[in-house]
Amino acid sequence: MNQNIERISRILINNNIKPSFQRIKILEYLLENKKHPTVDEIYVSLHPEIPTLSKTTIYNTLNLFLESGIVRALNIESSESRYDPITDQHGHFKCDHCGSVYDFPVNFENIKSNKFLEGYEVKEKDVILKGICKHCKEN
Amino acid sequence: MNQNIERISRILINNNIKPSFQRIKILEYLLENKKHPTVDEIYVSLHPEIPTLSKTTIYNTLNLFLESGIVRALNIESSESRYDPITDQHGHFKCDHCGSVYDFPVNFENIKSNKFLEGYEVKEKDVILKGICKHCKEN
DNA sequence: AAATAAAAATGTAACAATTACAAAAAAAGT
DNA sequence: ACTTTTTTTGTAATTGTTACATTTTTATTT
Ligand SMILES: [Mn+2]
Ligand SMILES: [Mn+2]
Ligand SMILES: [Zn+2]
Ligand SMILES: [Zn+2]
Repeated sequence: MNQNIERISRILINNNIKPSFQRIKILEYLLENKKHPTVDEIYVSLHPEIPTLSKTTIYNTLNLFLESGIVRALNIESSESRYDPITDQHGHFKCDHCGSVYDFPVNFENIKSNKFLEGYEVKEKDVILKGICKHCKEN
Repeated sequence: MNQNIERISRILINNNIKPSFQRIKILEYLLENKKHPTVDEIYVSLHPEIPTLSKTTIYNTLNLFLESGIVRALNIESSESRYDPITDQHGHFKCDHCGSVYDFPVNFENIKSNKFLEGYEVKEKDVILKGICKHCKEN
């Protein structure tokens, strides 16, 4: 566990972010449960352990993480953002039934090598699918 | 112009939506300027011509259109939804500089035929790119 | 170690997109 | 013409997010 905190601290330091207790805990939460949580989900999960934690701190911290590129924001639903510590290219499947957000690999070359996109500078890519997940279909 | 209203009325009637003045105008706006507007952009554009128009009506109408599937909602930014009367599969490119949202064709077969998605029922698909558009790059 | 300065966390208020709800207006049916 | 139903409207409530001032923590200097 202490090893884990060491590892997470190093990620922050490498990105010029001072490894405060809250920042470590928030990044740890993202990395341990790769569930693409919302701010509220992070808050509800960490609050029992850190009763003084403020939602503003979560917002501040995530925005800080976004700027240095150690997390990605996902706009799957219009209502609220989700956060993903895996920044390598991949797609997302959101289950309408259980609410889970699954990762899946995507070959972006097919998408980028498109006549219509010649001359366009692509910085961000997102593939979002919605439907019913395998697990929910089996019940 | 009258022809146009006839055509739009028929779309609504075919989807069991009574073609009121407001509904016709909102759908007409979506179909004429294929700019993936936000609710506010629709409101600002139509308000001069229809001073009594209420934003609530625009929300009600778009939700009605969504239910019958004659428009699609896009969650490109987290802050607000955009609306698209073209429901055939295609991708979207949002320019960070000028704010335009461009359509481009996407081959979804590559994405769907994915081992990781076997057993998953896909109902909605979205491909969203962000960056700088050709037009802005040339300036 | 005490004092000072800088950075981070917190709580509250402000904001903005969206929905809920009730009243007014318009349309349809009798 | 009267009644009922549908649609539109305005206002208030809700909710995710940001702004801002204050408090707390951490780092630096004396
Ligand atoms: Mn992911
Ligand atoms: Mn489109
Ligand atoms: Zn599911
Ligand atoms: Zn542009």
